[in-house]
Amino acid sequence: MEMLRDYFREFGEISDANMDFLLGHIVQRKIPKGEVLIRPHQRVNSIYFIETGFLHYYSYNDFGERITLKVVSPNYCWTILDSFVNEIPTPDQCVALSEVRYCELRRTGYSAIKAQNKELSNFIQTITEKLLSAKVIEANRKSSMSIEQRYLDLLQTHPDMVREVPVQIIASFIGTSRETLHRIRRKLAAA
Amino acid sequence: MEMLRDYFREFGEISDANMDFLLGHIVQRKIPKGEVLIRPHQRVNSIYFIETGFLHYYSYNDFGERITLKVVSPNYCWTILDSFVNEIPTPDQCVALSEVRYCELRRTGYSAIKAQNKELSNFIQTITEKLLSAKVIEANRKSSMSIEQRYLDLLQTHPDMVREVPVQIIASFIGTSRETLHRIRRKLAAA
DNA sequence: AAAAAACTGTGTCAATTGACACACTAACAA
DNA sequence: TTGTTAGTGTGTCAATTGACACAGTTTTTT
Repeated sequence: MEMLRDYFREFGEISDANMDFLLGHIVQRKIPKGEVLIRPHQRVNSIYFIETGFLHYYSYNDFGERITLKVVSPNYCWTILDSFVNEIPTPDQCVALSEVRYCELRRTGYSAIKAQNKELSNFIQTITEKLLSAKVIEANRKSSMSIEQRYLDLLQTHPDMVREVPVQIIASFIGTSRETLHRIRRKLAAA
Repeated sequence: MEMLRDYFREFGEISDANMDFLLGHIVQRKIPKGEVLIRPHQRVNSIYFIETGFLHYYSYNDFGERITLKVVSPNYCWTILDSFVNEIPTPDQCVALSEVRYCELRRTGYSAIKAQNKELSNFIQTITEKLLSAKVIEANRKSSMSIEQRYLDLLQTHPDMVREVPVQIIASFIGTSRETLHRIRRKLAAA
């Protein structure tokens, strides 16, 4: 749970009592490789924080192609917010690409934390605001980078992911085919 | 200001007094076509709500190409959150593509609203959460659509934008060149 | 009213990409 | 251990794309 505590600390200071209250609503779990965390048409009732391993979050487009929406890596907080907040089913799915250790905060816990006191509700507001900001920056960066740049960026920021996750999935994640990603790799290896 | 009032109502109910308090911190403005709303390396101190007209929000990538990050259309709330929240300069810029009428909420007003009472701070939390959710959905949709699908989607959801905004900018927004967008248009016209 | 600037439409050509095919290797289950 | 499945690397070819060039139109400025 120390990893999650540090993750929270990055967003600001809160009292020890509040931090304990917060962490008190969270449980640690572990799932094996290949296990489905979210199946299609299911409602997502938790927020997840990944400690080790990788999750594959994907959906299918109108042509039936599988689209990787995110490869969730350690030290990252993830959920399908639309499903979580509005309590509606999601068409997407999420599978463990390796054994995954994670922390889970259920909806009831999330509500309790927000309602507990002012410091905690402000803390949640701060986190939500920062996540929104980060998401916008990420989307903008993605827009302005070529496929090759996105791959180089992944190599720098998540070398472990590039090593452990199948090329097909990495390729789909950065928005291209596995063959094109091979060409990029070959080119980079030659240089 | 009625348009903004309706926009807020979509996010939930608040008391008349709180709605008045909220709107009391907002001023209406108008800028002519071509006017720069945000210049590069400036700090963004407001949240904007567009009533009429279009804004062009863009940056430059490593190759010096201008990348359209967003064409902001009416009934939309926009800012550069990273700059607004963290009070840091933004490298991006924003220009009016036509005469634009908008509402402006400055940082001081935003803070005052969040601090006023529980209903308002919860209201802001709800809005932030929904915007985050919407942003994630938008990014995921974009990932799973082809250029042509994105154009068809724009035609459906923002026909006015497609009519009034230069093709170059629309093309850049959906992630292609103006020539390719022409080809798509020609193909669609033929069908 | 004339000149300049911005925007649009289109053709050509080289470069990039995706789709397919196939051989090879690694991981996993019976 | 062996068969099966999943994943990787590479070559070919057709289709798509971006870059460039240029003519025509609209908008803005002087």
